[in-house]
Amino acid sequence: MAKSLYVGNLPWSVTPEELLEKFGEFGKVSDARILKEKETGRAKGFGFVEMSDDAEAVRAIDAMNGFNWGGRNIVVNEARTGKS
DNA sequence: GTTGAGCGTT
Repeated sequence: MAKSLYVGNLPWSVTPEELLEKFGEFGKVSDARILKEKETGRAKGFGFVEMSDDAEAVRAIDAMNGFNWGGRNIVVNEARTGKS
C-alpha cells in the first residue's frame, strides 16, 4: 500500500527531486512535492512524499525524521490524509 | 539577496 509522508523544517534550497532521491534510498517513492508560495514561487519550506510501500514509508520516517539536511533538522511524519 | 510553524496540489 501507499502512504503519505509529511516533511517539514526543510531548508529553502531543497527541491522535490532531492526529496524523491533522498527518500528513494529507503524505499519506493511514487511522488514527491514541495509546497511553494503561489504568489512568489518561493518554497514554503515543507512538502509531502508519497511512498508505494507502507513498511518502507515508516522505515524512511524513522530514518529521516530529525535528520540534519542542509544544516536544518528536518521533520518527517505520516501525513494526515492517511486517516481511514 | 528577506522568513521558520506547520499538513498539500492535481
